[in-house]
Amino acid sequence: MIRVRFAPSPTGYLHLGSARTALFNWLVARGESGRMVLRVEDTDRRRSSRDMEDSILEDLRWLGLEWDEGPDIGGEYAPYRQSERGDIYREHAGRLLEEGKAYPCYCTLEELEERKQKALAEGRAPIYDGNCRELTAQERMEREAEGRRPALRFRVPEGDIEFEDLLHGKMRFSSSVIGDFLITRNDGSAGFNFSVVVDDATMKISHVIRGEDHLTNTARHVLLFQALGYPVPLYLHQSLLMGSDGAKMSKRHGATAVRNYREAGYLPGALTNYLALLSWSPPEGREVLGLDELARSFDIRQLSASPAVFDREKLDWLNGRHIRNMPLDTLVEKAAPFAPGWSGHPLFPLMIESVLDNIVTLGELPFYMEVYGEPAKPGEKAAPWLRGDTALRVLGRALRDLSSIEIEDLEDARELIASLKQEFLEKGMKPREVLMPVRVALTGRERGPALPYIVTVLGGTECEERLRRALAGME
RNA sequence: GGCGCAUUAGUCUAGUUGGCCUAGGACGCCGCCCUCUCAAGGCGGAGAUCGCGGGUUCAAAUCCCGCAUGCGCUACCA
Repeated sequence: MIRVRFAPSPTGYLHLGSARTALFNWLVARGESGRMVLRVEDTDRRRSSRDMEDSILEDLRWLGLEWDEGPDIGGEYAPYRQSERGDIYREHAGRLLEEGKAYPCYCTLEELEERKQKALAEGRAPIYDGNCRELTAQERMEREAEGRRPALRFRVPEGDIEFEDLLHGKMRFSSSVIGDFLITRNDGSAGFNFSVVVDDATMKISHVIRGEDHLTNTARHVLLFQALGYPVPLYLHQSLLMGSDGAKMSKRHGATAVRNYREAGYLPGALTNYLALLSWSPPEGREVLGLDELARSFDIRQLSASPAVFDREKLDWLNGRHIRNMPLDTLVEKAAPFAPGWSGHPLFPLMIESVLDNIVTLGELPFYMEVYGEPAKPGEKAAPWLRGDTALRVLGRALRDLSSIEIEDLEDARELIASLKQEFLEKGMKPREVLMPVRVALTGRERGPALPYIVTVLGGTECEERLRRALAGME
């Protein structure tokens, strides 16, 4: 049984890079009928908050990445919040301490920092120097008497650490480059490296899929699994998400949170589609894929190991494709919150349909909806269409046509426009010469949705009114 | 400094066992078509001496060695 996990820290909004990790885990669980565990890594009490946890869960759900076990729904291996697993960590730490695989360290932060700087200055590796490694019981008591509270360090055994990475192959690290790392802080709480291993072990995680920034940490983790007597899971370290400058994507690259894209009107399916396309390419070459299609053809072993640069323009293209692939009524539903002033309009669905090919994100909706509001005062480019004999005749004719028929739906409007065009075309006029004056007279702009949409949404009466006004302005 | 990972066009990638690669696809860019406009869509084009230097081989993007560059880790952050 494949068990994967996504383990975010609730210290900020869900990051795009984390979302990609969550996606890969989800895809593996989905594709192999495995289970996905959501674990909240909130051991850093100062930086973690329940609000952030909520927002991360919400964004994950929005993306469509559901989990089978987690802090909100529980599960066989609960609790799923590290802050609630203190007893489990203490028990495991106690075991290592008893077996001599860990030892108390009384060094203060300042002492540690000082010796680290010294090591650096002397060209030595800035790893823990083993100061408290061989303290006698007597020495320990002395330090306790000074009021020092010990942290716990793992006694790193000599030799090489080997493990298999599903993407990078065989990995080997010499333990000499790893200092005795901390497993428990001096306040008794578990450190990252320790809590991760204890959780992955006790939650029976089979595949650890995470970012490459953890690759060197994994050596520590393997050591811990072995010391604790647990089977080592399979690992896959995916490449990092980069900003356009090639550095790991971070705040200074602008919008990096899933939330930013959600609020800008990107579709969750487009975002997951794009994230999957970074470091993976579909076998059939079809790139526009929904989440379920992704799950079907995705193969974690085909991931690319090189870092991927986030490209907003391709995301935009995909978002447009997803918008246009979506059934209109679904799109209308999703669009409503982005165009609050318009969504109540009885012809709102028609309005959406009319700008379907223009919008890249739902957030652009208000901008494109403007044509349906008050007519603009024709600008420099638009105004000339309202001058001259041709325009006068076209608009006059359009007004007459309009008053003689009732515009009830898009079809009526199409016929109206078609016959108007037909009539003047026969007199040797160019299509734009006949329709641009109408467009400008109705909206004041030279750009916008196809004329029949404008006529339908505005309605016959309003159109007549606007044509009259334009005509009046020409005399 | 040490250790690790990566390296195909501006970007994402295909290329798994060396010859079907005169390096394929996608975004972006340019052009044409369609079209009342903007788009969308269709068609076409430019863009990569496969990071560099050696080797192995009849033959290398693909194998070997070295170098360079980028990124990551080296916290009582995760």
